[in-house]
Amino acid sequence: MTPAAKSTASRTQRKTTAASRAVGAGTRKPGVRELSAQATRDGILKAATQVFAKYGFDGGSVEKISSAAKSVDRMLYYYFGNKEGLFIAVIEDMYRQMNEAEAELDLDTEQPVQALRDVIAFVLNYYQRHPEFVTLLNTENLHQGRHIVKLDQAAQYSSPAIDVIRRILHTGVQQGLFRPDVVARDVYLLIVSTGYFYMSNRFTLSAFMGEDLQAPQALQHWQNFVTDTVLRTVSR
Amino acid sequence: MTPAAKSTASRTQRKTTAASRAVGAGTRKPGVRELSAQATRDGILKAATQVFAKYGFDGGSVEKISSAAKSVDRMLYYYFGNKEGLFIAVIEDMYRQMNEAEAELDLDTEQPVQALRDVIAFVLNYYQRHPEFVTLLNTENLHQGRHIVKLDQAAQYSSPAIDVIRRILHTGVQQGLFRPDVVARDVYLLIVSTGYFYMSNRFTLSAFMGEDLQAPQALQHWQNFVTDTVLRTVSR
Amino acid sequence: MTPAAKSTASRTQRKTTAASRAVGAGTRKPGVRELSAQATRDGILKAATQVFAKYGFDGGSVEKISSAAKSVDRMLYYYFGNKEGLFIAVIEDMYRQMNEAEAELDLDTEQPVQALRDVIAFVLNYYQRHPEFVTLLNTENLHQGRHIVKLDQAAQYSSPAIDVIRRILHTGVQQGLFRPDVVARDVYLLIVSTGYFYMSNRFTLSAFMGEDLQAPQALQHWQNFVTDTVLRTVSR
Amino acid sequence: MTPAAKSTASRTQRKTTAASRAVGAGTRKPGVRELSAQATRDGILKAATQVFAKYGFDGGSVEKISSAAKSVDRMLYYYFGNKEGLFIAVIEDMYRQMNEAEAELDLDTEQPVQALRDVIAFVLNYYQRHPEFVTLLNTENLHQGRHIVKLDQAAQYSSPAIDVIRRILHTGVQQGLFRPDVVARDVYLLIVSTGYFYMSNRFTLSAFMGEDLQAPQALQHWQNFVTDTVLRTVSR
DNA sequence: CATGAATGAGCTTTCATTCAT
DNA sequence: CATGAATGAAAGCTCATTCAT
Repeated sequence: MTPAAKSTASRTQRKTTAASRAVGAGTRKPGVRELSAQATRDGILKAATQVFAKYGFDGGSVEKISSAAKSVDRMLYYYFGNKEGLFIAVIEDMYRQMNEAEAELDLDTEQPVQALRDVIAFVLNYYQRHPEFVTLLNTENLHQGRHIVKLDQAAQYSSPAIDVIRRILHTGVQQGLFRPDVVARDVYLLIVSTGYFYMSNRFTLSAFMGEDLQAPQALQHWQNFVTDTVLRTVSR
Repeated sequence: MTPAAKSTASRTQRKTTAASRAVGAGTRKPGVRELSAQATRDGILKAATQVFAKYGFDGGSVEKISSAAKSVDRMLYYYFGNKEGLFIAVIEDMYRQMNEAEAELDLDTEQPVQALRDVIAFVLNYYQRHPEFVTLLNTENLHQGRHIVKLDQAAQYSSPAIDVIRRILHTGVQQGLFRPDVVARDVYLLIVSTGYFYMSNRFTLSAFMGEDLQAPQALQHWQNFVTDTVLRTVSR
Repeated sequence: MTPAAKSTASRTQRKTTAASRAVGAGTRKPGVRELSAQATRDGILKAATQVFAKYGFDGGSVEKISSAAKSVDRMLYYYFGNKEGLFIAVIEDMYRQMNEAEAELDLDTEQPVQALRDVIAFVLNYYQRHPEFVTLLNTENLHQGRHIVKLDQAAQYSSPAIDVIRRILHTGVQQGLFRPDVVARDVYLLIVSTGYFYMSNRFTLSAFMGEDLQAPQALQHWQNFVTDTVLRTVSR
Repeated sequence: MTPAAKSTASRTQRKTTAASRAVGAGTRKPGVRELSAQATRDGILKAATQVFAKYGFDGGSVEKISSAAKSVDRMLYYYFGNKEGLFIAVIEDMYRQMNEAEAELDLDTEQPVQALRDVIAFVLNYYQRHPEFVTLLNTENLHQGRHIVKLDQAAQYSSPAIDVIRRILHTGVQQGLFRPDVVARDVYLLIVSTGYFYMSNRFTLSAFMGEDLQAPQALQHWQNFVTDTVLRTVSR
């Protein structure tokens, strides 16, 4: 018997989430065995994140992952049921991490212009610092979001940034700075688009533009342009 | 001798492009066998485009392609050398097709505002109608642009749209409509970002936003917003 | 120390039988833990019987058995040493059950014809009601009786039916009803053959005969024919 | 592309039978390549028959088969699609062989008693000389006839023996030797039961009876008893 | 020009079993 | 007494590719 629900079952009806499994047995003090077990699981998850990000789902072989985790293939199945279950855990973990990072954003919504600048800087920088986020999402979209829908509480991973932007826009309108007819979701998508695409397509763009779009000044230039554009589109 | 050079070298330094090979023996009148051979080659290329777009490079097996083309594995090697050569041919063909489509864009640069609207509409619609373009580019970027650099005249596939936008902006500035300090490349990237991301990430976005972003009115709303944003950012 | 001897030797020369182990510590009153332990063991044995009967020895995986028993793999090794030890216990249990059933047969050997009818009915019905008996025996014969010879007192499981038939035939001869030159063992094999084969090969027979041999009237017809045949062969 | 229809397709809709594939391209003279290919296929089929008969379907691994055939795993899939397809081909071949053997039976139906003796001798001897037939059928019945129903023309493999027996009984009735109310199918099942069971269960029977049932005189004794029994049950 | 046959390495997954507390 | 963690080997199968005519 394994921590992962039986593989067939795990695909159809997942009773325990990867997250809940990781948490352990509540308040009870964990023994050394459980701690090392947790380390094993975490190591596989971390290795899988890197391997899937680098090679995609199909290209990221189980062997690549287990050896990167300094473990063996068998343990992957012990903890995650199968390759797909591992990928789902990776996606879930990826969203959790980004949500945590967003939660740490300390914004002063009373200063809507500056707050918007901060949000843009955060999003663009997050993608730059987390290229694996971009490739994992591309992989998931290649598979038509097949794994995301299996997340237990998919909705909980919906970006809170959109709510933040909504509040910023609201304050800006009240202060007479912003137009009242701008939808927060559009602004969110605009910001995310520019940050995501710039990172996602950096290789093909570089090949055709003959510039290094990842050079610090190029990145700064792009961020300035995006900030300017966003502010123009929300301002009166 | 086969159409595809057989040496190992053919994989690293490709002397003849897939395109040039496809053209055949110049002015000589082709016989019926060559015509059917051309049809076989085209069928494989078309099938490969669909299969690679749907499954990525690793997920798109040779067998999937040859059976989709109603051909056999062996023919793929006969015409394209190996799987990578076929993928390169697909990428090349994909760029060629988009360039052809762009070339058909009939713009009146004397009307810069309308011309810009037309460019935006073209780009957004092109991605919507060619989802395979998006997934193939994502796949190529996952592989860090490894195949694109093997295209013989990569630069020739650089989007002409950027030049078009440059002319539009220039005219707009002369007419006193646009700001003089906007870089065409930034505007191009802005437009492409919004069109590409919206299509590329449609599955994960839908999962978390609970909306159908591909519904006609949603698409129109997005296009309006993007158009508005672009015009605001270039206008005085 | 575990109930199943842990040494490697336990697999080759088994000193204690599964049955003796199950009995426990003789007359001592068992505690609640031992009762539940007994329940666990019985549950595994029952599950194993079903799984081995359905999938054979090789097809019946440890995991299938433990999950069918709502237990875990480890318990199987705890109580039965290994998979082979469990299979041996299943075979032993199967024979014990059939012997118990035979023992309940209440025959009037003074009425040899009727007694023979009863024996035939019993055998044919037993196989019909215990298809697992048939598939387990087939599995054991596939393995060339490898496990049966490890039963401690294999001979004790020899069918008592053959002795019963011997007595019936003897009485019948004395009453002038039966031929004196019929061997009980032959009659026994004849009855068993017809009952066993009809059940064992029901799937392939049905596929080729286009009849449902398991329909009640078909079963009755077969029993009548067998009874008639046996009586004709033993009668003067 | 392979001779075996694509594996998925082969399981659902089998267009070409294993037999038809083996026949080759009709009247055209086969080249040396095709001859050796046929040899490869036949070798695998023969090895598979032995391995499946000895170890069952689950116990008969692909590696055991390919090495017994002095081939490699891959060729098994090339010719038979998958393990199940190979097993089906084995079953089909097994039936074909038995039907061929039955066809060679030269009976004089004008001598119904002797003809019946000959049929019994044939059936009992066939099982004795072909123990693989017995274990393969047991394996197929363990799997509930799952493979047999996939045979293209399953009905064609229905034993012709039953028709032979029908004719014999008919002649016997006309000659006033046999009872008119005996069903050929019952006689067929009776004969087959006794031959099959005696072979199939030889290991468990020997273990409990303490006799060698496979000794020549034991076999002859059994054949005599069966013959006597059958004749008694059909005679007036 | 075209194609059936063949191949070795790799894939994901499951196997029965033991370790360590 | 009981169990979660771990494991090496082997399973069935698919991979991209080359051979040989």
